[in-house]
Amino acid sequence: MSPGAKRVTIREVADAAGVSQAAVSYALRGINVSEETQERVRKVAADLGYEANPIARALASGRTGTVGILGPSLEDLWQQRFAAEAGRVLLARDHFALIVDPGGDPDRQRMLATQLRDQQVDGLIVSPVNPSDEFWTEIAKALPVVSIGDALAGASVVGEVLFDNGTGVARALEHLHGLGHRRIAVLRRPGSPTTDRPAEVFVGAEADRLGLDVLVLTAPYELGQATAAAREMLSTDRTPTAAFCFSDSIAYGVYAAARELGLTIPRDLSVVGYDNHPMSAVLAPRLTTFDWRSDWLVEKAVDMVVEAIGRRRPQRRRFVIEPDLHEGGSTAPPRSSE
Amino acid sequence: MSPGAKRVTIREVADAAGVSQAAVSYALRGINVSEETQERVRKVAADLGYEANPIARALASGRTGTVGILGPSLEDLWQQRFAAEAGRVLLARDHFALIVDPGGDPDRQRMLATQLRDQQVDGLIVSPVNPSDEFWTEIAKALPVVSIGDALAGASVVGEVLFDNGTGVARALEHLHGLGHRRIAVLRRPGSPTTDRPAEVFVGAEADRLGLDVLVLTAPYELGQATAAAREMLSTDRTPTAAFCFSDSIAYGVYAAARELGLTIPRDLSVVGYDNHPMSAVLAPRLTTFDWRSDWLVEKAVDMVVEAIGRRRPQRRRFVIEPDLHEGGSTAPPRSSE
DNA sequence: TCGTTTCAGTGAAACGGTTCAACAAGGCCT
DNA sequence: AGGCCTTGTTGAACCGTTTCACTGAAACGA
Repeated sequence: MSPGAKRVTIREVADAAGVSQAAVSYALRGINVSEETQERVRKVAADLGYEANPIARALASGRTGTVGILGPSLEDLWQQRFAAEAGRVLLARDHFALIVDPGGDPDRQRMLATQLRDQQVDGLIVSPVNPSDEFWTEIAKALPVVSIGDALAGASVVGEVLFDNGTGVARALEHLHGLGHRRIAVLRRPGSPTTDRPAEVFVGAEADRLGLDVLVLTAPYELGQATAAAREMLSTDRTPTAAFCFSDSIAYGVYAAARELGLTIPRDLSVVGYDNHPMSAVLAPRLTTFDWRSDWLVEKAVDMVVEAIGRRRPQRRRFVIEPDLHEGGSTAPPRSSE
Repeated sequence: MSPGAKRVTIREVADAAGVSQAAVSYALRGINVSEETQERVRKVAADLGYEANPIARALASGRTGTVGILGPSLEDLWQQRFAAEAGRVLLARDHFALIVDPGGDPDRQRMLATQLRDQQVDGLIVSPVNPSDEFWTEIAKALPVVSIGDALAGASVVGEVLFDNGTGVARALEHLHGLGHRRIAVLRRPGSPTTDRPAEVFVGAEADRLGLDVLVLTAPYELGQATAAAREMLSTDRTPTAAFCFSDSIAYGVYAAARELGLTIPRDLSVVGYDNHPMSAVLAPRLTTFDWRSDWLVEKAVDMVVEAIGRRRPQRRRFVIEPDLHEGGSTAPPRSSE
């Protein structure tokens, strides 16, 4: 702060109003003092242009009015949107959002979580890459944590918003199976062993049940790289007739790769996404994808964390969101069975 | 903070190491103390698991290690991306990003700027809706401000990254004119009178020069609403043959509206964007748009603000970015002249 | 040898709030 | 009338750092 006019402090207000600084502190928060004192102090404070210093307040009270937002990677469009939306809702609840980006690296995500805790954020909204880790339990000891996406198995978080991935996977594969697809690629995000659960377990079980030939691949977060991964998938000799993507962003990469290779969606390749990002309605054909009620979800997550802030024994809450298949035009029977 | 193990303070480290707390403070920052003391203190601090409290540090030093990011609206995909990228770069420079969203409201943007200043952010990166306002000069007095997009005419900001909108508009309209388009819609963002400069002045001048019939419209930030605006534009009796959008996000709305109305791009409608967002390469046809070197831009902006933090008399810098037309397949001669 | 610089390290004063313990003045009850 | 609770207000401790002013000792030059 180079120039910066000196700010008015609470002490100056107290002097000007002829009361103690404690009285000013109370008066401005409307507690412990009489109506008339409150009014007088408010007037003086306004005249002097007093604004409480949030830093000093944070040091004294232990509250910063800030909530951390921590996903796996902001390269993903859905996560970008989630973070932006969470910031908006938090603002409406008188909090600031501290949005940080591990860029897809699980270790970095942990490092950032620690740093946020040390930064004294009041709460944390996180989509953990490594959910069942006791690391998160440790973090949750220091501040209210709301987790999005996967269960924090052992962690004592204050709130959870879970996607019913089992049902999601089943619906997606059933849908494709019903259209006649037998050889299907499943594109998931890079992550740690625990994130693989939906991909490995659910997909495996479902594939067995339906008698599908499933190929599980990993697509990086960055769109260009995801496109490259999709390109590779489509360049083998026995290419799948359909791709199920664990994120709309991945599906966009598939669209780009398909176009490059001269494949038409859905004639040559069916695609299913997972987020219902607004862009999915812009693509031609519209992407068939799962809606998880993002707006509602964000609001729930923010409400849970804000409500828990300050409570010494907040009640735990958990929401499970059921997938809602939005059929676009990106799926059709495979060519061979036409 | 409900449970939260008590954190180790600098005093405890001082006692354990047998030095004063001042010595610890200096030692950990590697100044004013001997090598051996530094080492001893570091060891003790590590053993005790000491982590400096950022809040206390901020109060004492006046630095928070935080930079505010403030655009017009995070509904816009380019701005979402900008904010995410800025957060990433800041992290690499040991700073946190405080990303806030005015949701397209100019007044709200001002309010948030004030709030960020009061929150003691060390610096601010802003795309002002109302650039020439003296309000920003006032803000810039208190902390280093880097502005993106339009000149902050009278404001004494520490850094500027300017888009050469005059050239951008000229290129876009020349390109469309060259293809044979005469009736062109220009879609800009909602904003205040000052933001209208590129739209009104540049577009007006260029239209006169080229003899174009130009229709300037406003498209909201939210994709659905932008789509509605585009739909309306395409539903009049004398619809334009081309649309020049002041943001790729708007262009996406145009794509969606065109598809709904059964219009094919570029046969029935040519579209030009303005950001070269990654999604523009996914669309079919690829969007013809202007590249402004986002990554480089973000890095420059962050570097300028970080460098200015702490300097009492930082040197002012300014970059002007020239538009780089990326031709996709979204422009072609109008139907009538085929 | 003496006075003057350096160097390491210290104690205490900020920074600007919140909150606790104490107290005075009324009002109420018995 | 005396004791007790309630209400309004205050002084001071506290939050955990940074930083300023200062000291004692060692190093140095003349």
